Amino acid sequence: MTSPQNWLNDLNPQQRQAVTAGTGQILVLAGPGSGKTRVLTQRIAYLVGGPGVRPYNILAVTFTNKAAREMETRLRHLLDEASADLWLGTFHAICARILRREADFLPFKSNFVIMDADDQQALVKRSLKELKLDEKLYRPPSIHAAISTAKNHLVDAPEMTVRSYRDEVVRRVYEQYQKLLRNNNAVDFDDLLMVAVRLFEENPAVREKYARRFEHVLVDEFQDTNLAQYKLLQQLSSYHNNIFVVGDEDQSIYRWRGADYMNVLRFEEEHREAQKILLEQNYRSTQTVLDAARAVIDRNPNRTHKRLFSDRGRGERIVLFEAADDHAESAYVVDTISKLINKGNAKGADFAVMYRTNAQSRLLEEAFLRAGLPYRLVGAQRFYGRREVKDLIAFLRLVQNPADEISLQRVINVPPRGIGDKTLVALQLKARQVGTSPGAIVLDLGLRADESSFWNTFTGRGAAVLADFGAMLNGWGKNLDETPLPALFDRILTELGYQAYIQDGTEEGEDRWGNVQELRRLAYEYKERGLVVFLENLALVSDQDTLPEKPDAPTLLTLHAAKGLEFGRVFIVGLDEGLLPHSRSFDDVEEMAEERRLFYVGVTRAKDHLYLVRAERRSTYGQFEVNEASRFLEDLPDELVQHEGAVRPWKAGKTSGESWYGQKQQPRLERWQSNLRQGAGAGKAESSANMVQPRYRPAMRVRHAKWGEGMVVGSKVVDGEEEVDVMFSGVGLKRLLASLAVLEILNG
DNA sequence: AAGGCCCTTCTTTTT
DNA sequence: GAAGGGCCTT
Repeated sequence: MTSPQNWLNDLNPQQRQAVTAGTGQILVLAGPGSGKTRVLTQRIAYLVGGPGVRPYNILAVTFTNKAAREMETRLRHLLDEASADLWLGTFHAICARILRREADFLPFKSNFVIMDADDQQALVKRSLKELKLDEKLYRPPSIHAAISTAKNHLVDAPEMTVRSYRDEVVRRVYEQYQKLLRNNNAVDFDDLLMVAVRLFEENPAVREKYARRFEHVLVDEFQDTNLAQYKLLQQLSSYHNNIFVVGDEDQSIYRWRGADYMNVLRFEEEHREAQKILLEQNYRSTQTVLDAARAVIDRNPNRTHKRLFSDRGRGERIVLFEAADDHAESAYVVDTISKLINKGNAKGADFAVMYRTNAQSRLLEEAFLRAGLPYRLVGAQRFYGRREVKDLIAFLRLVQNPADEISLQRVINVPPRGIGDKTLVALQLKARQVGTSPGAIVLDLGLRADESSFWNTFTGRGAAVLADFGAMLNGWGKNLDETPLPALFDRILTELGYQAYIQDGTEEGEDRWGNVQELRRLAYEYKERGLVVFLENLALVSDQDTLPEKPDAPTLLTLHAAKGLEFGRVFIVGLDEGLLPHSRSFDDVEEMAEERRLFYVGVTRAKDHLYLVRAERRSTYGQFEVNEASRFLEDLPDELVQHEGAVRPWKAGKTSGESWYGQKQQPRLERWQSNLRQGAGAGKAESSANMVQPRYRPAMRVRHAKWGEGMVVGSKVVDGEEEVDVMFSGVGLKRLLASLAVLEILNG
């Protein structure tokens, strides 16, 4: 172990103060690049090496697997094998661990599975179906979001406040959704946190067991905690009251997931005697980058002002490039990168390209491919989202937990074995009737074939095919504890004939088989730890954690994924109103403040050189739209910015309060809307005199030959064609092309 | 039962 | 511009 004294000397006074702070509550507000992770890990090393705290009595919580891994690596250097006893992990992983240990107190078994985002969606759909609610009216993503929000706020279905019929629907779906989860011996992401908090609330003895153990609790990215997480930390530190939290309000970007940076203020409020330490020295960026970042973030309220400084000097000015359209935007990025690489001024790994939405990566990828330049894409390509990967995970999940209906439904007919809708419905119905899971019926059929009491439930070949499937499943589940995971994996592949099914001679088939092998490699890494741990990690590891191994290539990633990283040269693309800030944030000041923080996070990733890029026009779903420059660009001090290839002289002749086109600025929202209006008709319609005028107006009554009478609810011209939305009584909403449909206008 | 075609919808961000 | 769902055909 390195002697503490040695590395303490390498810390600045504030860092040292944080690392060596005494017991009690400590709040470290750490600006970007201020050595936050270093402080956190060295604090742990200090606690062990100085006051002699046993690693066993320390809990360190992070938000992402990436952060947990990084801390783990650093700690291994500082503490060697002593670090093994330490509890270090993401909130979700730590909760899963607690719930498995304490399953006796809980309404599910310790081999529960964790439902991922897709599963959760499927469960919501199923709940809606069982309650006979219309998916069109109650969009599953939106219902799920409401349920998730409730859980993040520790609100159960019965405790929900119901102010509208919709609230009532959400409450009922929530109830059904929970029932399904429990029937499936499953939890979702949000349950992991909420159930843990409830467990501790209802069983003080259990809480105390953990609280006594954890003499010191340390938390990373504290600004991103939601209520459940805040509460959990309170509970876990309730015995020794030593809690050390590190965070930065300015980098809180997960509001939509329930995160509340006000927890930082709340922490101060609840712990008046807490020590507060500010880390303001930045070791990452040039002063130019920091000044720009500050100009952007200082416009947000409710924050501790920090004065970030760097001794790296002013550095290069920020480049602002305005492209004519989104293709030109991507081309500019790739051209600039390849020029710098070819000149020998930089290497691929120095670069990152950041964007607001995953959809923006497509054009960039195409541009990189065209230029023959390798790149690394974080997330989005979704290894774990691939069909073959999900299939095999579903089989493994079924082996662990035959009650998992979502997985059963997914693979019961994979590869096709003649089980269709009819058989499936009969199976589910029977399961409900006898109060068991469909999986249990399949297993019973597999075990006893025509001796099974379920044999006669199914017509035709149904029972036999299900029995075959059940027999396979039985075989896989036998002697599970003695079967090494890779062996189980191979057995499943063989008995399914999965390779032949996947490798169909096409290139895509090869690709898919490659993914299967990749998953097998991963399973091999878990051969010591076993199936349960493997599946848990699959559920809790995101695509964001899978960075393709392509050394020395530029990285493409969302601004969210960029948090915690740094790059020599950073491109932020899509700096347009509507994209960054995203249009969804226009009518909510808190959302808008978060967009600003997101931009701030992006800016502060840059060590040496920042490129801000936007496009006058871009195609957001198929159609071109004209966008205005992001409002955030206007906050950048002119002297920090150098314009390149502008479409028009940006901010030219700008005097205060006026924009570059020399008019008094309209309020933002109006500008956005008028943009939309102009954008929609721009191009063919605006320039030509014979612009198509809608014939139908809302509230008109019309008659259709097939659907009878209805009322026009909307009409718009798309590509010179009028599209009319008509609500027909008894039929519902229909969209018709005015030029084709025979619509009789009954009144105008 | 399965596969193909057309239509719709959508996009924020993720443990 | 993609992906999923519904509806059609075989």
